[in-house]
Amino acid sequence: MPELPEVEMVRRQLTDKIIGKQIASVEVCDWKSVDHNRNFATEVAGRKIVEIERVGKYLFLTLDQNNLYIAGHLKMTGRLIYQGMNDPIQYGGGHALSKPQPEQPHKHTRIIFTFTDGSHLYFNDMRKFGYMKLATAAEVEDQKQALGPEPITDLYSKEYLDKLLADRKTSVKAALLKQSDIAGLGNIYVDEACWRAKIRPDRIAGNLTPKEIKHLYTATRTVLEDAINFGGTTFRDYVDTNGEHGNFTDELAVFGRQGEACRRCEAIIEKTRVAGRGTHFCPGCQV
DNA sequence: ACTCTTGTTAAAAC
DNA sequence: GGTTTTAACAAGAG
Repeated sequence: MPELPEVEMVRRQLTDKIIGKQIASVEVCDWKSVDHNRNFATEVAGRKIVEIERVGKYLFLTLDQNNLYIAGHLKMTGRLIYQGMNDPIQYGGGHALSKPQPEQPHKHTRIIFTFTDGSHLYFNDMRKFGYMKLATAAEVEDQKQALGPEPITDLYSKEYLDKLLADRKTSVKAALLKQSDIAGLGNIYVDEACWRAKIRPDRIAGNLTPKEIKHLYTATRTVLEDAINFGGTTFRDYVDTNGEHGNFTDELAVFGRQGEACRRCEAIIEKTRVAGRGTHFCPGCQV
């Protein structure tokens, strides 16, 4: 599940690999992965990649032609795999969490970008929820505006979180997952942030004390920063543009650790359902 | 065969 | 009428 840290890794790597490169051709293998109302392949062919931005979990690729962008989202199983001209890489090999993948492209490849230098960028997505769509500057701006501040920026403050949670009758988990209020947290990092803040994810948001909100503010920020520094989390599907797994997986305190001992208080981690999502917490030290 | 998995959104319920 | 919850989407794992 790519969340902010994983998408940020992809953004950084793609920036190094494809900025300035010209797209020679595009093969759309599945119409659902692009905007079927526009001719994606025709409009993108011949363009150069000027800039790659990330807001929340969205990627925005600026093309050299005026007013043309690619807005992308990996959703749950989307992957962007880069293959240089002389890269006979065994993608994802050697790690228990990421099965060795066959040569690119394969049966989950939805879009193939071929650059003029002979390198390729593959958009692979098993479940076909993710997409790469054409967008105008106005459409990109609208999408950005629809997202709340990211916890890793200065726009996100303790006061902002305070206002956000005040009088809310929904769970802390649901509140933190709402991208229009806070952009970038997903199922993994919400659970991890709640553990760090010692708050149960099913607590009513409006009932948190000022001290708890302060801790939650710090936790949401640091968990994303730490995850970025570890290269993101590979829990099931995420790999970076080289097909490599993220190293934050070993740092997870609760996500996927149900039945195991809490690293802080030794209680057994539980898994329940909150806000319609699988939710992990420690019954010993989260209140 | 049946349940579970998740990011986002639109519809339904409150 | 603003807020909150649920269903739908897809396809595979167990």
